[in-house]
Amino acid sequence: MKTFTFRRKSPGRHSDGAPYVAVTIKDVAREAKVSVASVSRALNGHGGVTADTLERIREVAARLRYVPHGAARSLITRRTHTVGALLPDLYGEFFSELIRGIDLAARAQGLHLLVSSSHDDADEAAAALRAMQGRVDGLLVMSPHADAAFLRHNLPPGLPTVLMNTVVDGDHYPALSVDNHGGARLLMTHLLDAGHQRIAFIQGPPKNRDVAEREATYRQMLAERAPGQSPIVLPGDFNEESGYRAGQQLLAMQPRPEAVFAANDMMAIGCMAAFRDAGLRMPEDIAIAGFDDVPMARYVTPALTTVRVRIADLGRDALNELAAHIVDTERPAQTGRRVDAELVVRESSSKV
Amino acid sequence: MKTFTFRRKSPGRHSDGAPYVAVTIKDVAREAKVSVASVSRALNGHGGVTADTLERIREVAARLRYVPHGAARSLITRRTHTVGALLPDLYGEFFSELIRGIDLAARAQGLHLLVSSSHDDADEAAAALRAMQGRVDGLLVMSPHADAAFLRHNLPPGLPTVLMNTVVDGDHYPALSVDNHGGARLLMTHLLDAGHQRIAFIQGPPKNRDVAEREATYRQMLAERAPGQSPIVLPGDFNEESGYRAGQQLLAMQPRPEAVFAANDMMAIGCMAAFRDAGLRMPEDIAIAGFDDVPMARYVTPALTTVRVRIADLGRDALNELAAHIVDTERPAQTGRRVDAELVVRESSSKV
DNA sequence: TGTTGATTTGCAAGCGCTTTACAAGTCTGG
DNA sequence: CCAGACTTGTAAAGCGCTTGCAAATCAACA
Repeated sequence: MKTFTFRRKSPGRHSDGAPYVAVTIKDVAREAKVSVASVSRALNGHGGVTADTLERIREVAARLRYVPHGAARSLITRRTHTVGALLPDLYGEFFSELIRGIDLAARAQGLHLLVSSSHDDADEAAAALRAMQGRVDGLLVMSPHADAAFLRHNLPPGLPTVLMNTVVDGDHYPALSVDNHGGARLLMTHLLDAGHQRIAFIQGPPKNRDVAEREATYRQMLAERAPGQSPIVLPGDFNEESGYRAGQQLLAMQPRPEAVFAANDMMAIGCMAAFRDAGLRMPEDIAIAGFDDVPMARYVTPALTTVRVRIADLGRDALNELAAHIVDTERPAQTGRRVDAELVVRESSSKV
Repeated sequence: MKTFTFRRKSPGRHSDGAPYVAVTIKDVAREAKVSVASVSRALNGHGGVTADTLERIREVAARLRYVPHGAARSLITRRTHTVGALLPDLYGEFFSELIRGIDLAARAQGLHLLVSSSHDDADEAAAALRAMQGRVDGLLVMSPHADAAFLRHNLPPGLPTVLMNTVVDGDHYPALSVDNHGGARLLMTHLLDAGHQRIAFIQGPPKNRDVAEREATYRQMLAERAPGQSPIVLPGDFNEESGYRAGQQLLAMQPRPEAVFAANDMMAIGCMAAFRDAGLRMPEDIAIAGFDDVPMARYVTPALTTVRVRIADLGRDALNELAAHIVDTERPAQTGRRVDAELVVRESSSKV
């Protein structure tokens, strides 16, 4: 039988003796004059090697700059030490903070991070999910396409998965979400306590769960604390233009609302522009508040009251939960965990 | 000889017949009554299989939801179809836009993206780099720690690498950077054309290459077009507080500068706050401009003149360059490529 | 129908690694 | 001094996949 040596380059060497091509465990074994098994045992700390041998192997490995071949290793250990993150097509601060939280936690856990974002439709997301098969030990999923059916069809069974801001009925995946109810409650309490009754709400994209939760709490709080007041709800899409349009509509209302709760900061900022253009003073003529606490919120004039969500914490907690599921496959799925939201009062709503 | 079956779970099945555990190429082969070789050839489109067999294999693979095991595949093909991105500890829009550009281009090229950011020091970055060995086909590096020595010591030789905003003397890696010179030239031309002569510059962090390039162009343009005017340069660190402090210093100067060029938008915004606090009108009393065009720039009052850098383009171009190097290892390294910067004139500098 | 040439298919090696089984050596106690 | 109990090292299997080569199948021509 002819030896099968396709594609192996000739092993040149650097001036310091380190080879150009990847060194394998065999090279280390040969150089240290032991078997490959001993090298494996020594480097993985399984014991069964003399302190002396261990030292020699370590030395050789370091000199040769040996790094175990990840693919070969995960082929046999069935561990990739990598987690995948399926994220929506996200812009701005939210995205970077999320990745940041995930990445930091991943490094702490000794895990790599394979990201895939920007999926236009469910098919693309499904393809991305499939492509991750066998490359990851677990999955972090945040996706508007991720409903129960989608997950059941595309998630490899048995692959630990944690959902972020993606609540799925029926199936029980562990999930972490922003505490929209709590945040909205804080904000509404603040506005109501300030004496406002006619409070309007600007929605985000339809079918967005975060928006739905914020709106639900808005309606509920209004019903509780301003019983005579019927809800004033305007459409929006999370962009500042839609906030501007909503602002114009609000200006035309008789009587004009006393306060506005926009489902996110960008729309609040757009709305503020509409009010400013109309010559209204905030908060004297009308109070306004958003949700997210984007960095910009504190720089607009007047600075925007909002609800701060610690996105990095969401990512971090989700990754840690995932890591726990990878270690303990039997770990029960906690589906209702929430990441705290906190009220940040600034000039746009405070009468002081 | 005893069969070696450690760790193989019993193959349960879903209600629809899809198995719980990962299905392998062998399972497909058995089910389609062909050899594994034929399955491989069929699924990889190497030809050499009848249309009939191909169809049957495809059908079985789909039914079994077969996905090739990535690790096994890259073990033999020596391709991971993954690129690594080594990024600095980045906040905000810059980071998300960069990832966005990289991610979109990567998907278009059929590549996965392994990210590692948030490195506090060079050792951490080096560890991250080492950990990526054998997991990636190429590397995208943007790191303040990445100087020539760092790269030579930590980069696996022969691994295609593209630097972003990281210029390394001596060694010749392909590199892409923001066109700081061009952007600063546009901005300075705009300010000088408006008749300003006493133009101040607010620096960013020391040793930051982008800042150094912007400052160099500032000095050069000033020398060319306002020969009598000596440069007015103030320290800064990219945060708005340092911009505020710089603004206070500028206010104390006699004569007061007519215009300010801040090395980034956040400092410009801080500086504007100082001017506003002092009752100065912009641009009537003093003109101000930044660099980056963060989203906030258009929302501050007055809206900020700045230089827009298409960060997503930087990421996209870098990834495409990397992909080209992966395909053609001999491709010559282009070290000087720049991503266009464009001037965005808003109220903070336009006298209209 | 026999033979040739062109396809199609199967066999088996081996990518680099971990781990089990086993052999060889080292040390105790009777 | 040797049987039995450890210790340390070696050999080899096999993870799932691709691919060179050989065998088998087929079509076609003489």
